[in-house]
Amino acid sequence: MFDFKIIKKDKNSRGRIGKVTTSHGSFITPCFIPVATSGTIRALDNNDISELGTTVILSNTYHLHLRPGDLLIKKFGGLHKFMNWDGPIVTDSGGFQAFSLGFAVEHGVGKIANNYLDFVDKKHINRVTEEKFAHVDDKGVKFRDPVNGDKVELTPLKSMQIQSNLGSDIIFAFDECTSPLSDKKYTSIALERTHKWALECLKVYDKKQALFGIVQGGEYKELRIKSAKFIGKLKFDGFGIGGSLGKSKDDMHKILDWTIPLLPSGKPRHLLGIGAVEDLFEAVSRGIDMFDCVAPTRWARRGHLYISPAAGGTAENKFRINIENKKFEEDAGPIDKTCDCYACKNHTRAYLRHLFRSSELTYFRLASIHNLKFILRLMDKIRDSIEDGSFKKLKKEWLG
RNA sequence: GUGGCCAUAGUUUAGUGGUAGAAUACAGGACUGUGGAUCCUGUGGCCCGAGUUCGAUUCUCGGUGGCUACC
Repeated sequence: MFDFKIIKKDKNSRGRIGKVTTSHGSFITPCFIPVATSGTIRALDNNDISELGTTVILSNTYHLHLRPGDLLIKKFGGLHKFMNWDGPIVTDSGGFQAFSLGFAVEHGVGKIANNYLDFVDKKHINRVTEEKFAHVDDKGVKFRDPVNGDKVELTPLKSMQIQSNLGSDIIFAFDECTSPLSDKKYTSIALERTHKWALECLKVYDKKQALFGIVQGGEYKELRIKSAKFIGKLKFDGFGIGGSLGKSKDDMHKILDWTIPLLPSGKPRHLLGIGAVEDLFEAVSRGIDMFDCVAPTRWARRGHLYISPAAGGTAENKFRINIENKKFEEDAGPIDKTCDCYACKNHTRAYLRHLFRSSELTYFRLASIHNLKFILRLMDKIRDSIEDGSFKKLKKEWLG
């Protein structure tokens, strides 16, 4: 089963509060969905996850298909039982890996080209790579397992089958994610392919699951509008906005402004792979209901820990500190004095810096707990502020 | 005690008769549908003394320190 109800709309923006209900429970939107690629939020166990107040998680079709195999997971009664998580699960389709393991690896670029450009131009754009990790054609994507070199092929049908075997509550259509460096011509070809695949997915998906379509089109207005109109009129349960989000945050905001008004207002919208603090505010105000992002957990592992404005966080320093910095060597305070997470209640910045520099496993858990709690608490605040009409004020407090 | 080998960045090491690269460590930075991966920038060095030479980190001798072999 699947249901989405809008509970309240913000007066000053397209932001809204909603409730998503699945057969494994419900969650309130806008919400942040922690990424549990291989059936676990890295470094955390289910106990940690529950204590953080996580309501829904996202796992990955491509990775689980490779290891341990979706058929094995099916034998265990699906991913919920395999990992012993009883709440809602979203799975990505594997389409993104055509980009993240293909073009992105070859050219060293991310979803938003941004600061990469100088670096890309000089070092990577002309680099000849003999080993392609992913190759796309009209049928699907051929991958090379980066670990053991095995060839793997994903198609719309296969992605739907794998996600059915996993038994997730919300699944995504198989799509092709293009690069910020792709030109309009190629992005257009990829777009047609994504649209064709969307129709195939709708035909063959497991109707016990909720299927979300994905809007593509890169940074090109004409293509984004075309895609939003096409995907938006299909019988999907919700919609993802994916792909290259341009060369700057401004580009990303424009893309949201072009596409969201063209999607059915009564269905949830998921902004794929985005989750920096300022992005959450900007996207919610433009009508996004769901986010998933590796940023909180990956950045935690890299030493970047979130701090609020009260602790010195700003858009300029990305609301974070780098715990590796020498200036925290003797810092006896918590990561963020306003945070009530386990790490902040029990440990100092100096201790966490020590654990990080010593590559201690405990660091990864404490840091991941902090960053996830921080983001989940921020989403709580955002929802509360829409509820009581103070979202605009909250956004100004944080972004200035 | 005697012989042999060696001495270059905090550490492990390339290399050169015209004052030197790397790895790692250190100081920072990047990272948005997960590799604890990766990438970028910066700081930092020729054991001491004498000799040969226009010029020595390099060649010679001595000192000091280390490794090793033999009695």
